[in-house]
Amino acid sequence: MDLYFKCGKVGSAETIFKLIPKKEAVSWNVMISGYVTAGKFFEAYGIFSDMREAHVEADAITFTSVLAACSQLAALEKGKDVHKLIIERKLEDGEVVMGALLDMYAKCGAVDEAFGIFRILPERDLVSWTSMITAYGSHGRVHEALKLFADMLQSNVKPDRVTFLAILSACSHAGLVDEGCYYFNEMINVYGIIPRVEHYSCLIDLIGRAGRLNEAYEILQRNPAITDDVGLLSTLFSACRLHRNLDLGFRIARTLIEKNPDDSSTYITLSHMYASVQKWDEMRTVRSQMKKLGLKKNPGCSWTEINQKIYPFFSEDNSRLHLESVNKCILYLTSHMEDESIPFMHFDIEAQIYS
DNA sequence: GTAGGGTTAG
Repeated sequence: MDLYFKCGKVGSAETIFKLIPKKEAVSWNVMISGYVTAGKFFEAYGIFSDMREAHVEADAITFTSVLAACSQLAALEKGKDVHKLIIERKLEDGEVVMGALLDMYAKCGAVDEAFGIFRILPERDLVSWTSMITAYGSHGRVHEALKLFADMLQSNVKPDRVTFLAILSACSHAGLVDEGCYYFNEMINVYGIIPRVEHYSCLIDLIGRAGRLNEAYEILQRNPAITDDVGLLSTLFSACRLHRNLDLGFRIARTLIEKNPDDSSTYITLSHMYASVQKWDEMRTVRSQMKKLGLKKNPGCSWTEINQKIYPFFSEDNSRLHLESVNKCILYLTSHMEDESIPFMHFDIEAQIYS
C-alpha cells in the first residue's frame, strides 16, 4: 500500500486496504500517512475518523500523521481533538508526536499554544527548535524568532538549512535587511551550509522589498546557477512592481514570458505595475495580449472550519458562503481527484452555512 | 510496513 501511495496510485492502495479483513493500526496508519503524502488531507482525516469508528486504537504514528493533515487544512478544532486524544492515550512524552502537535498549532495560527507545547517538550531537538522559529517568523513575531534562534545556539543545537530558511524568511517579512544578510553570510561562513534556491529566494525577496532592486538583480547575475530561475525572477519582479521600477520590471517580465509563455501571473503583475504608474495604454495592451493568448486567472479556492465542519469557498464569495459556490467547490474537489471518490465531508448546508 | 521542521510570487 505504502508503495502504491509513493507511486501516486492512491486508488490501488485503497483497493488493497479494503481487501484487508482484520485491519490493525499499521494498515490504518499507512492509509493516513499515504493520503497525507498524496496531498489528500480531507481523506486522511476521513480515514482517521473511520479508524476511530472501527474502534482500532490509535498510536503515536496515527496521531502524528493525522496532525499533519490538520495542519494542512488549518483545522484547529480537529487538531485540538487530536491533542485531547494524545493526552488520553498518555503519549505526551513522544518527541515526534509532540513535534507534530506543535507544528499543527503553529500552522493553524495558534502560535502561543504552539509555544506552550514547545515549553513542555521533554527534549528539544533541531526539528522542534526550527518549527518554533518558523512559527514565530511566519506570524510576524521576528524578534521572538531571533531570540529563540539565539537560545537554540546557546543550547548547542546546530542549525541546518531549514532553520536558516526560517530565519531568512522571518527577516524578510519584517524588513530586517541587514540582519537577513548577516544570517545569510553566517550560514555560509560559520555553518558551512551552501545556499540553495530557496535561501536565495528569501534573500532576493528581502533585498528587493527594501527597494535595492539592482543589488538583488546583481546577485542573480553573479550566480550562473540561479540566474534564470523562474521562481527567483518572479520574486524580483514583484519587488519591481512594489517599487514601480518599470525598466528592470519590464526586462524581467520579458524573460519570464519567454520562459513560461502560458503563465498568466506575469501578465497580471505587469498590468498591475503599469496601473500603479497610471500607464493605462500599456496596461490595456498587456490585458489584451493576455486575452489573445487565452490566458485566464486561476480561480481561488479555500475552506474554513465552522462548527466542526470544513466548508470550501471560492474567491468570488465576498461576504458569506453561497450555496452555488459550495456546490461548485464540491465539483471542483471531486473533479480534481483522479479516483472520483467523494470528499469525506458532509455538507450540511441548510443548518450550518449561515451560522 | 506507517511518524514531526521548508522560502518566494501572483
